[in-house]
Amino acid sequence: MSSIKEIAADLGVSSATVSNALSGKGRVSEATAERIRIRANELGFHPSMTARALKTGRSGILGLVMPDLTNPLFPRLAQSVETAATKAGYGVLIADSRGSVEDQGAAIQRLRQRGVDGLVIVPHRGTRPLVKALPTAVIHTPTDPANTVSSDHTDGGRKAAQALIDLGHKSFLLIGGDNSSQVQNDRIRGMISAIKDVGHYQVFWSNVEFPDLVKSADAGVTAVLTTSDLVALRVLSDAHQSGLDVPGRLSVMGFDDLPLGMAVRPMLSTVEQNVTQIAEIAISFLQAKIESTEPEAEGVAVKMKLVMRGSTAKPPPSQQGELK
Amino acid sequence: MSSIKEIAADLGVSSATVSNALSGKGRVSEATAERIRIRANELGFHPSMTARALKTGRSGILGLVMPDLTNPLFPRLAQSVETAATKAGYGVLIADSRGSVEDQGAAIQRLRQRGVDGLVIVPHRGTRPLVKALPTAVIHTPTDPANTVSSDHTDGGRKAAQALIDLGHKSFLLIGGDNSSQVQNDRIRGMISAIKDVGHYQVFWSNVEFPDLVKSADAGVTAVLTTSDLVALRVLSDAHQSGLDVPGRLSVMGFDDLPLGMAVRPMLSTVEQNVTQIAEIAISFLQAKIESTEPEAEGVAVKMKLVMRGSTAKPPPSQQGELK
DNA sequence: CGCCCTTGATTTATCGATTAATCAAATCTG
DNA sequence: CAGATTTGATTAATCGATAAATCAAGGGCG
Repeated sequence: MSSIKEIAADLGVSSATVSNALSGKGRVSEATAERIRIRANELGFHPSMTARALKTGRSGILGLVMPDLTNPLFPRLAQSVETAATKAGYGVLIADSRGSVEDQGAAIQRLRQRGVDGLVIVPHRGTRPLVKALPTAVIHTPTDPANTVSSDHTDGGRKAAQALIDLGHKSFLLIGGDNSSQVQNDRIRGMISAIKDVGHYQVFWSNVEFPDLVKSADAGVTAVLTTSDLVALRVLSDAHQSGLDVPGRLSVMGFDDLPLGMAVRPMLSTVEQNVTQIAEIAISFLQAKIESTEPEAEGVAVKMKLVMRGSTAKPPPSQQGELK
Repeated sequence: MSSIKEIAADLGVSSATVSNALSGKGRVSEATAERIRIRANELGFHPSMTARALKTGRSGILGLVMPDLTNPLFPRLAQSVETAATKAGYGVLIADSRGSVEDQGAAIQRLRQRGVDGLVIVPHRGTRPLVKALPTAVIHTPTDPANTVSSDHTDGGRKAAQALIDLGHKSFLLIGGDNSSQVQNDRIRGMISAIKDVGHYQVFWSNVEFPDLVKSADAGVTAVLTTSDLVALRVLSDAHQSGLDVPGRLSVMGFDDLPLGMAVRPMLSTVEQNVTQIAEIAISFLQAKIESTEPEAEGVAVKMKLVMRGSTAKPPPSQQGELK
């Protein structure tokens, strides 16, 4: 690896001049600056991040902490965060907290010891990781006071429900994946807010009890709203096995737009998160925090987008307008 | 942050002694070593990785390069790599190559500039990224000469096929997801090797043409083998829509054991990769390369494991033994 | 013409840890 | 007991870049 010294020696100038020329700081004549730039190029010179980090106290690295890297959203978030970070000149170090709360603390600790300049955290269910003296962007849900930026899950739930209401549905089954998840609770809350005045609904949590679709359908339910594509897939399967046509007899709505939604038939209608935008906001927030101390607006809620595909349709004529 | 100097000053010794005491190198009396350790603990001291990196030339960081972070296997691989790396004392920096070959080079370049000590690469389809002067572990497939460690995809394909042969199936439909993928080609090859002497098969690639299941079933096919759970899900859906019972009329086998396999009904039989083991081998390989120059055995093939669930069963009696 | 200011570049200290070289005191040896 | 060795610790250099302080030379001005 070539160093700043090497260039300096080659050109008979001091290393400080090289540093100045390359960084644009200090005073260097355009002529020598150009000579230095050319030589640096020839040598394929790249400054040692390590040396710079030691001197400036900035590593140029951000940490990404997720409760569980196998979270279905992780791939997209990691990709978006990495892309946004790269654009901003940062690298991304990952840390898995293996699902446990203690490990979340350990993961943060590890990243901190590696000298990251900031943290992007998707908090572990029900925890509020406090990280002192380190810029941190929390991606969770607007109802979490610690939230920095996230999708507006409540609004997403409302949109999903409204879309089906607009199609003419009046009786709904809402199925959450995990009742301990604040995100999923917000989604359900959003759905309810849209339905409560115009229709009937019942809530199930699949980690507690999975509903009997036939019974529900017999009771008049024409649409199933879920908090995850994975749950929606299960609903689709159960419906098929029970002989309930989707979307003919039952409309099914997913959440998160996972790849499986395009593989299943009918393709899943779902609600998509703008992960790219969330990542960009998180990174620029961190960047502001790192580079100045100027306060930043907190609690950005990014709108979610409805993706209508084949699993939702108008309710069957026989059921239209029928309640309970 | 407390430094080695601070401890030294506190205890009236030199910083070199502190360094020696903490690292166990050099000569330090047990008495002072203990005093130093205690004080270090009190101060919550952690050596600056950056300073150490600058002096030793080792960053303690590995880079993880994947062609596309949205690859369904990425979450598990990232998690396993992170876990194994952490155990070995390394951090993991991620780099997405956004699906393009040029970006793969750029991603590697970025990591190198950040001073990573080694690279774990899942190569972009059809490329052989050459990384000079940097320990690199390639995770691909045993038929790739550049492969360091990976699942034995051919053997996995063979196992999947054999399981169905053992159940009594004789006529197969093999569906790959992408014919440009060497991994998927190996899986198909493995399936064929098991089938060719005892049964009949036909190959389709879903990026080219998705087969008509009814036509196949009419022609005697009783089992569908795929190279991915995503493709298997599509098959399951098509079968349902065509009124072909799974597994009664048609057995369906997936690959990779994605989360969706447990959500769909019937649950997907599939072939599981031992990602944990692959990651551990990759990391220990890198560690050996980094810490010594001693050559290491290359091309480890990790066996895959069959996971039989509800989507596979004996062929229907009417079809047993029937060919074509 | 002498003084001040600007310009272009150099010196030097520093970030925090590691490590080779060195040194003083204690211990061993024949 | 003198000389050699061991032990425990210190000095000092270094990794590569940055940045404050310094300095020499040239230009402008009254």
